[in-house]
Amino acid sequence: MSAEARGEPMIELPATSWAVLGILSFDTELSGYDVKRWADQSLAFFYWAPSQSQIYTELRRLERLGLAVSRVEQTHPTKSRRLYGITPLGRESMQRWTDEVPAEPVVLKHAHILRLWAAHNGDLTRLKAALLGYREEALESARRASSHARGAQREESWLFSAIALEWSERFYQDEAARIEWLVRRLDEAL
Amino acid sequence: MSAEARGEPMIELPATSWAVLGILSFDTELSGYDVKRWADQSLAFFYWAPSQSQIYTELRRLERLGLAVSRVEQTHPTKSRRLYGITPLGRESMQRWTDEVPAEPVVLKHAHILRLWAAHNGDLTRLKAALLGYREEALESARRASSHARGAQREESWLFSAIALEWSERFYQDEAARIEWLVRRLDEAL
DNA sequence: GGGAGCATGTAACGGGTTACATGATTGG
DNA sequence: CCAATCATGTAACCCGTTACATGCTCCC
Repeated sequence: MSAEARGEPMIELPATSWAVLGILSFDTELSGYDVKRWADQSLAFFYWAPSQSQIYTELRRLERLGLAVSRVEQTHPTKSRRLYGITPLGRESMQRWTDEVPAEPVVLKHAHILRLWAAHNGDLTRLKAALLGYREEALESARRASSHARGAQREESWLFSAIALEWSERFYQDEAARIEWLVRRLDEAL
Repeated sequence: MSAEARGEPMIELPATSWAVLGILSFDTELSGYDVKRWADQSLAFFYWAPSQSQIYTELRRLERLGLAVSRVEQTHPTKSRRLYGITPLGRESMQRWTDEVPAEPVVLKHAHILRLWAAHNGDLTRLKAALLGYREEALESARRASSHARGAQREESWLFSAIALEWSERFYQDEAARIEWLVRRLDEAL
């Protein structure tokens, strides 16, 4: 009988904690520093670019709740690092979270569209230049997502991670295409 | 000579304050309650769904800084409301913000893709059902954005607001299309 | 009479950031 | 030797949310 069926209460945590635990669920033991790097190369494309200090805070919380354990590895006579791994409870909770907890609302904060929306207060030429700059950034993100997706494809256990990155590649390509549409739309409106 | 050319320092505020001031920059005097409604029908699609309490806080701050002024309107013998309007300083600052302050990074927190990314911990059938539900929500958002865009097109001064809403319509349509792609991709991967 | 909408506000909380601080190792 | 990278942590801050509180008017 599953924990859900047994009616056990769900551990309540913000989605970002689950995101960090999710990184640990890919089986390898990781230091806080490692987690930050993984997050920047996957999570950041579709969810979150966590700050370094936040990661260490989350890891300590996960350990306090028994969802992760840590041990200290002596990398050098004078230097060590703390490695975190997921526990069985952590794995079970992670599964329950993905299955049972309805997805939080999608958050989009698009500072460029915000400026467009208020464009009657400003200079259209500058706005268009900024939009085209953003288009380049988006294309660059698409390329980076694509390259990380190819990397993830090599490991079987990273299948869904790879698909999420493929989704991200498409997201940023679509984002660039919408900017192109937008610039044309602005030209035709004036 | 412009304030920028005069080298005057830019008033520093979080983007959300400018968003609220932006609502006031469409010329009409608005109550906090009104601002909330406008925000839900435009800002919310591409930037922010502010909480009611936050709006009142922002309005008081904008007035304290001289970017907005308020007056009390007696709507009934026993009832009144406070109407806020933008000041010349507010208008000038708004323009400087749109022109001079580089756009903040775009924030995307996609809880559905987060769950997909960690899907090796859970039940694919449930995930797909949730994705299809989200697809419906996205299409509904697209329809709402479209309808608000048509509304905005009627007023000449809302041109950019209307274009931002057209962008939003496309964003949510693309979002739905990406979900369709994603579900096919998941089927083919298994 | 009662519920929906109008209208405003306070208090507690917490999530997450920036800035600061420290120090070791590695490679050019 | 110096810069980049590895590695971890604390403290201050604030943005924004939720929850709570209040009371009116309009309409069925």
